[in-house]
Amino acid sequence: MPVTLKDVAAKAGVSRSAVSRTFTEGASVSPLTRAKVEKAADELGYSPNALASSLTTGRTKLIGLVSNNFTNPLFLEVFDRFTRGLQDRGLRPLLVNLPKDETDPATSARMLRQYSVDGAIVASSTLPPSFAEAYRAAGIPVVHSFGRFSTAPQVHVVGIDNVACGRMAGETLIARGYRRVAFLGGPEQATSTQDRALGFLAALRERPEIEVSVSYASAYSFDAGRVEMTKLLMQDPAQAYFCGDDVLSVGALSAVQEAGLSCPGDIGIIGLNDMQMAGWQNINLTTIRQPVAEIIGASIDLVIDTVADPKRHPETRLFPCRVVERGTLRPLTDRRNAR
Amino acid sequence: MPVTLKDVAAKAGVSRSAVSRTFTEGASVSPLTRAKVEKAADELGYSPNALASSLTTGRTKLIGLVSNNFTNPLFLEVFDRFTRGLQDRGLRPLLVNLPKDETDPATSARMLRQYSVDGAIVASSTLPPSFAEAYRAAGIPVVHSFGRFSTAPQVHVVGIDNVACGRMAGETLIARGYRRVAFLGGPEQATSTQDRALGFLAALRERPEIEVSVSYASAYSFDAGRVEMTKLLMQDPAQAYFCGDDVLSVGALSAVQEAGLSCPGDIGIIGLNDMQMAGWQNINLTTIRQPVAEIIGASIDLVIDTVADPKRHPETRLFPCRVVERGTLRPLTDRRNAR
DNA sequence: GGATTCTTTGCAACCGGTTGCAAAACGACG
DNA sequence: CGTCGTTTTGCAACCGGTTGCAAAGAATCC
Repeated sequence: MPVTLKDVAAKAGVSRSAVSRTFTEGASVSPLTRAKVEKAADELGYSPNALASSLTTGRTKLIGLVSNNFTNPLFLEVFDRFTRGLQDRGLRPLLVNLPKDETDPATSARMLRQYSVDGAIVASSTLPPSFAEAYRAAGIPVVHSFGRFSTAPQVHVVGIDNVACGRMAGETLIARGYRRVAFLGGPEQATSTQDRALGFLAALRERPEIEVSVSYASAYSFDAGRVEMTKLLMQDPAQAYFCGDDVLSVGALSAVQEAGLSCPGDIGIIGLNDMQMAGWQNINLTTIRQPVAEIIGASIDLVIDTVADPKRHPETRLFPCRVVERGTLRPLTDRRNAR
Repeated sequence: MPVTLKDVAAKAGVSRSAVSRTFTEGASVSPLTRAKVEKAADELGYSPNALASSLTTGRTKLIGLVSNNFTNPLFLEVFDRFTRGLQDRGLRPLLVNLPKDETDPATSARMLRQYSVDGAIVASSTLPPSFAEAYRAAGIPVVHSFGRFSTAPQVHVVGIDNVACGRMAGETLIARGYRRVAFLGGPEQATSTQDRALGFLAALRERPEIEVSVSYASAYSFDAGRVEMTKLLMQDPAQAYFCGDDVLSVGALSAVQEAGLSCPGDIGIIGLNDMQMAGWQNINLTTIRQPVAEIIGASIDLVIDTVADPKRHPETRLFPCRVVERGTLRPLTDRRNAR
């Protein structure tokens, strides 16, 4: 049923090599042979088997796209851009959905090797650097997107500076005159949470008169944010919260509204990510925007370069974030509560 | 660098066939040879090249997952479940992100053939049946998930009965005593929109005293819903709207709130899908739930069966939907406006 | 027209596996 | 111990391509 090189060669009356060469860029074929081959191929509906050719060329044009963030709305955009970006460059994404509890890279690395992916992209803000490093050790060119910055990187990392983002959030709250602020983080063991907390606290350390507290939600999810904020509201809530990410923020926002309080009137909230829904006017979340498109573009470029030169020195590319002003933080000009 | 069958054979002191057989289910190998091979393989860190073996076995365990709905929040859940489900059954999803304007199946079909996928799943509520049919004609076992029901199916379809859903929406609005209702559809050419409109109007036809109108948003998106509803509000809005899907609904909801109106007080809204965000308490959208998990489970089962028996007669599996009662429709017991 | 160079072509080996087949090894039995 | 049936094993061909090499053919030059 499937038509092969041999069939085309027979029909065109040429050797198999001739057919192969017609379909490989820059090979030497005379216009005449090429025409004969193309005609035969057309009539037979032939297209070369990419997998078979990968055997000899050593390239499958398959890129493993590995993530454990399949429930975070931001990742809808992430997957859209990754798949589109890879396709545009002639590559195919082989998706790996990592179970939340699977922190051992061995199984997925073996799988990627079995399918001879040319390279892999680990798209996760929660996996530790060691994960991608294991891929590299297994001989897979890899880029960790949305990963953690490291001063001695073993692996390519593309993302944002979470510490700087935390600091930015802190400064934003300070600038708006909040006197009692808090960090509502994601899971404590997530690297992104740790870094964001670090930066946030660092910013606040410069203003000792401002009261600051920290708590953690059990996951980067709406429910976790809502539960945690509900708990906080029953105690002695801060005036403004920097939430670990946008879904968490919306959960917290919902809890505030359910408690009959208003946002930003009673409590301010700033998130991080700028997922699609943050811009919905009936959510209208003030947040810090991650430049997703740039991160993904750079990740793809980097993985391609690394496939070409596997010994390439590990590189870290961090993109700047910026505050997206919406409606869950008291405006900057409002100085009523400023000291 | 990569370790092959031959290396293991050499190290274990056996033939290449022996190694191959050790790694193929149900082949005849003595316990002794198996032990020797496994030891050697372990020490070398060998794992068989799935692509090379696919050449002779004719199976890649690759399943093409094709979609053009990468921006619909429901599909975050869809991709999560598909990838997980395929992986659990030992299959690998090869993702194809179809540009919105690419309605010609030829390019993607060729691509899937080049990678010798065992089968494909077209996950889209907007593509016409002809799309998946073209895959089948190209010799690719295919299932159309979230596709359109047809009385003479050329291809496997798994999804919901959109006409029935439209009717269900109509009946729900009638039961709550709305006297002027409307359908706010997605793009008019999307099969799902057409069917939902059909069912909705059919339900209303039985109640000629109820006024009904129809309009279409330019896309299944928040903005499109918001824009369209804003327009409607400036004219002479209905009492309740059945929106083409949930994102559209939230857009419409937002427009209602921005106009200073309340929902369900002034205007009722019912959506379709029950995406994650519909359940967020600060959205709290009444909607019709699509049983996504069942649809995806059935799709995977069906594609596997079809790979095993390509001549299998095309089958349609539709799953029932149900109304999820939340806060954007006047409650059932409220009969103030009933006739 | 012949020598020289460049291009095009087919042969055959190879990529990393699988598998039909026949020979070898094994075990059971009389 | 010889015979027979059953595993187990290796050989070699094959899956669908690519590619180095040498021979054939075309083009160029004198």
